[in-house]
Amino acid sequence: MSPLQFYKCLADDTRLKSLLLMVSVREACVCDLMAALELDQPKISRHLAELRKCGIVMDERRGRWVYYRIHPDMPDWVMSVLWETQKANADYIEDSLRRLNASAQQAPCC
Amino acid sequence: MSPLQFYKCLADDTRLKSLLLMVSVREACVCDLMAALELDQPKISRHLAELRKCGIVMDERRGRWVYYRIHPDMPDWVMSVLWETQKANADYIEDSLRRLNASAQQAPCC
DNA sequence: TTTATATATATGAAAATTCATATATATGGA
DNA sequence: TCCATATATATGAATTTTCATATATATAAA
Repeated sequence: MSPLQFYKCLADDTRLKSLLLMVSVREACVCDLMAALELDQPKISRHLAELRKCGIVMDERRGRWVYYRIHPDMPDWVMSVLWETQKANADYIEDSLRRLNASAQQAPCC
Repeated sequence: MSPLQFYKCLADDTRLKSLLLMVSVREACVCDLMAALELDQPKISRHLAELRKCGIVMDERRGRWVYYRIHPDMPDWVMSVLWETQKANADYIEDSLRRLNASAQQAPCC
């Protein structure tokens, strides 16, 4: 994971918020992220695919839903950067996080 | 300093290397950065101007040279991210840093 | 001490490139 | 077949690069 590739991934609102949300809640499925970020499905999916190709996130299908989380193999400095960013910028994802939690509560998923 | 704006600044090879070099050596003038990164003058100048507009760096003219450094008013999380990145990715700027030091040693400047 | 020239840096404008979005379509599991 | 997700393609928008030129300081000759 080169620092340049990593920061290119963070340099987009959708990807950055998705990552910080995953840092906050550990994992999220595509439909919850759609609700959280109020974006259409292909847009979310495309950005998650990019993060996946870079190795920053991993996905796991459970039934018809696909869950994404920060890839556990990320080096310490990457985890540290994500964590620091999330801690210091709670307001940046505040609204999204609220919607994410609301969406995730609804059984069975979306 | 919004996290998105910050990471957009880091998402370019020239800007990221320039910033990590400043973290490493505290300050550098434009001509030393040209030598370090082996890039032409307008290119360096443009990217430094962008960093300056965002408030990440400050400049100081001394005679005919203009020195750039990380702006001291940056919040802790920004400093922390820059520092962690530089510590964990020494190889990414290794060659540039060598050329920067070589250039900076030449009196009076370039 | 003016005038000319050199050096360092900045910026305007056009071209080139990269990136994001929208729309349509495909896939894979229940 | 329906639902959730993924991907392909075209298009528009933003970013980067390049070239030319401008500005600001320094130096040195007249």
